[in-house]
Amino acid sequence: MAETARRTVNRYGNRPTMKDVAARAGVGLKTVSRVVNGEPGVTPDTERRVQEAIEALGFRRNDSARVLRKGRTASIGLVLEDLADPFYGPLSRAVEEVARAHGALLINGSSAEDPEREQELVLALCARRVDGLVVIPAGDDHRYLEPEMRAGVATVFVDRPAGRIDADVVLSDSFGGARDGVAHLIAHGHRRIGFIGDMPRIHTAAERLRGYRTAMEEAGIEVEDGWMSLGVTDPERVRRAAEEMLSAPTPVTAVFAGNNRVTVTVVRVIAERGRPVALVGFDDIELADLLRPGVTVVAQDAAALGRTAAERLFRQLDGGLIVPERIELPTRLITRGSGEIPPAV
Amino acid sequence: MAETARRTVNRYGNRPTMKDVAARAGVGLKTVSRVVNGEPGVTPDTERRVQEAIEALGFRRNDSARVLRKGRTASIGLVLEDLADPFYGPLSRAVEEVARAHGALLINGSSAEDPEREQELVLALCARRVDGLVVIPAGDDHRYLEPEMRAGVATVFVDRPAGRIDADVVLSDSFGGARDGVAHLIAHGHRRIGFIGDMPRIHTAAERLRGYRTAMEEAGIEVEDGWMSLGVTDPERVRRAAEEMLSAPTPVTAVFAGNNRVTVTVVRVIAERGRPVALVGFDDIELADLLRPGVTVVAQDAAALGRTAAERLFRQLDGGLIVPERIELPTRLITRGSGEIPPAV
DNA sequence: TAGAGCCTGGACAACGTTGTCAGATGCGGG
DNA sequence: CCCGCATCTGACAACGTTGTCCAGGCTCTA
Repeated sequence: MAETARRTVNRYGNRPTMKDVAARAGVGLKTVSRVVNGEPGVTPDTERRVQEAIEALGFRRNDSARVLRKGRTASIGLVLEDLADPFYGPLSRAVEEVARAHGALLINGSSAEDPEREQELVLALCARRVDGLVVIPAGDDHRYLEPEMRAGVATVFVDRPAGRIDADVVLSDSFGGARDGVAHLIAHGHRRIGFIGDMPRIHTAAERLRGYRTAMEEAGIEVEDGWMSLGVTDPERVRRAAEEMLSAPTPVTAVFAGNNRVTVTVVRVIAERGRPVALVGFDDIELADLLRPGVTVVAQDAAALGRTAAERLFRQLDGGLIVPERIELPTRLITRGSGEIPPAV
Repeated sequence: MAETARRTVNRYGNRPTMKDVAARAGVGLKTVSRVVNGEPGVTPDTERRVQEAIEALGFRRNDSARVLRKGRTASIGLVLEDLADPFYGPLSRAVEEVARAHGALLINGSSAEDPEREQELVLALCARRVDGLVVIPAGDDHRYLEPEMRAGVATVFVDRPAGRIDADVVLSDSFGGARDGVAHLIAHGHRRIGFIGDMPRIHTAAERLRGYRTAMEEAGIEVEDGWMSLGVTDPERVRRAAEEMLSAPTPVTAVFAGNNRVTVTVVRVIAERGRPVALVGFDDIELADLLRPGVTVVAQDAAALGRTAAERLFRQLDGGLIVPERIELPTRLITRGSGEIPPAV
């Protein structure tokens, strides 16, 4: 009796297995497998008996075992910086939709912009044998991924390119977008334009800085050191940087903000100071149109980034595509007012 | 020769297994396992040989097989409505952090507010044998989860309670928050107050409506039909609803918005009309403090919801907790201006 | 030096599924 | 009545790992 009880208890609580279903239905193990997977070659009567047994026992196939046998997990991993950042929510959702369309589940992880944590996450995902990876890299050396990619893990980088390996990557045109944004300010008469951005070791930050420099250079403006603030990322430091630029003896008359978080803080600072200062931000932000003035931004399409990357990933998995490619999506300048303010006299 | 080659190729590309490592290091299979898992009982010299073989072959343990053997997957599932919604980003991130602290990975899925899709997702996660589930329910009948929970899948519902089953749930105090918000408007002299919210079949929407009704009743105000708009969710319909309320012969002088998306649209409508209308919204929104007037909101702490739920989940997994509990987190009224506008004469 | 006890290493089964293959069954025709 | 064929079914191995258990070699003590 205790014997019987023990036999039905396994490590997953006491989930029935195909064996249990087979026993109850009075059929062989493989027949249950056939029914569960809708394979042909089962008489309606047998199928009914099996279905009843499944129902009665509450059987649910163990995909872990299935995965082990089949070799494909039907899951992909997404490693991004911070799921709480409004930029990554839509990106993640877009990846998920594509995965869903391919019958795959999405495992999500945040690297918190820490290269070590990125690697740890990626390798954990590889150990799970995800079929593919979409990575928004935090680090700049991804050689640790080479064995995995050789072993068949499809990999696409998004938002920033991979470091020191050759891999697919989907990017926004950070350089072009920043250049356009800064040129927009210049076209409205500004010459002393500040730039506040993230650490230049982050590819997008470096590219946007390059766009800023290029636009300035093209206009024949020499950039002064005090106009640029790099590597500031937390609101408090962004605030200080903005205030310094705006309070200098010859203050900047316009600011280009390198990403959504910077933009938000700069908007705050400007609002507090009362004096109008022109502003163009990289990344669109919600409600930007309702502020007075509306915030002019260089918008990138996060969902499109995610979708494009995921589609590319599944194309890798479906067979083709040996040559890694770099796909660049355009940005869009959205004028709403803040970028069209003329320089203070 | 072909024989040898074939032997090293398995279904995962050609990943080495512990067997391969063992062969190369000239030790037994189990010894490799011991090294990989840091188990005691291996001489330093043997360990070194094994490590070298692992390095040379690029071996990475197959967690699928491990999971099958051990019964725990060290992964939990999170089913929410839409990862792109700024409310769920921080929630998801909070769950992820807790999972990470417990060495677990997070599998994410969006139900798109579709009960069928929710069930499909949940069952897919159960088939993967996730150790636990955090669910923001879309449907109102979760009896399909009973066998899973009996089988030992830890389950916590968030934001809305489970339907027709007894399960842990972590909520914000929607009723109290809405009542406070509406009472705030009443305290500022309003009597004709509109309510725009989601479908009442969604628990939070129903509770917020109840809070609205209660506050009105407590103030002795009889609510007119035209003041309430339920089940509108897409921006276009919210817009129409708001405009109707504000253009009626005896228009409402204040609006209570039932969630973040409604609030945003109502802010737009009010801004376009020029006439000041009082507004209190449920859920905080970014930049709400920078609008003129600032948007007064009833804020809930999405991260706290996620964290609390995840911690509860792992406490379930760690053994204790048989009695399902309902945990309600308080909301916070943040006054910023829009809720303090007096009624138009 | 023999025996006890400890430490290291390896053979083997098991986890729950799927693929292979061969056996059983039923049916029609010669 | 038996043979051949098609259809359905089940036994068995394999996926890559971990848990159990035992063998062999070593040290230490009497």
